[in-house]
Amino acid sequence: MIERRDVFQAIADPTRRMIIQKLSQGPLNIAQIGEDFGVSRQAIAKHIKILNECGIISMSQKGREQVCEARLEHLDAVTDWVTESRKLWNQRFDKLDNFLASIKK
Amino acid sequence: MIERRDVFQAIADPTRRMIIQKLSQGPLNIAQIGEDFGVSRQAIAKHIKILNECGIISMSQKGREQVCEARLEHLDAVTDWVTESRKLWNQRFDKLDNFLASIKK
DNA sequence: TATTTGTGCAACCAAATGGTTGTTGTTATA
DNA sequence: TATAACAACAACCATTTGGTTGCACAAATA
Repeated sequence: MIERRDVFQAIADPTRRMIIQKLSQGPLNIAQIGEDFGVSRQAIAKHIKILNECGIISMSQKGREQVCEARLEHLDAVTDWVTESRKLWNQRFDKLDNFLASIKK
Repeated sequence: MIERRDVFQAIADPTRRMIIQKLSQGPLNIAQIGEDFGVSRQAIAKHIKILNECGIISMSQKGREQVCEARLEHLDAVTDWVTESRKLWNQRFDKLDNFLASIKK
């Protein structure tokens, strides 16, 4: 089991998805992010670290505050993969069509 | 930590993503799926179980074989979530525009 | 019939995951 | 200046995860 720290793993956790949705409405500091969730600030900070490491959010220091901002361009990797898989999946029907056509002859 | 068994968690693992891609080209049995990966048949079977449980693949018995087929419609949940997040993220600029407009007055 | 093939089940394991609490440190604020 | 707010670091913990091996069993095949 190699350490996986990619976008797919980042959005696998429901809490992290909530964080992403919250941040997609505007930048917040760590304390603000965790306000409505029932987990400790430290737990949130860990999630933030993961999201930051794979580029989904960016951090900036503002006095004593650590402001987090969503960078949702990085979710492209996910939609790209899904699109690619779907493409192959659709071609599979073409293959079947070809096969049926070849039988008909 | 509640047990999460959803599509997001299903595609978080790279091996499972490879299985999905392989199956998107056509149905295969468990032994065939694991052929090129460097993991045991049992490991593959566990991944298959997870993928089946969240509907990404479907199973059918064919003699002694267990045939797996991709059902990529179920990846909609993923693209939907990404689309929804991106939508909010884009509206954030509108908010800023409104704010700047209100200052101008 | 004997053997190979495809699979299921169970036990086990190391590492990762998601979480906690406690301590320390720095920056605002009363 | 004393105190409150924001956050980093470390240690610890239970559970999950991804993987293994060994054994059993039914269905094809030589």
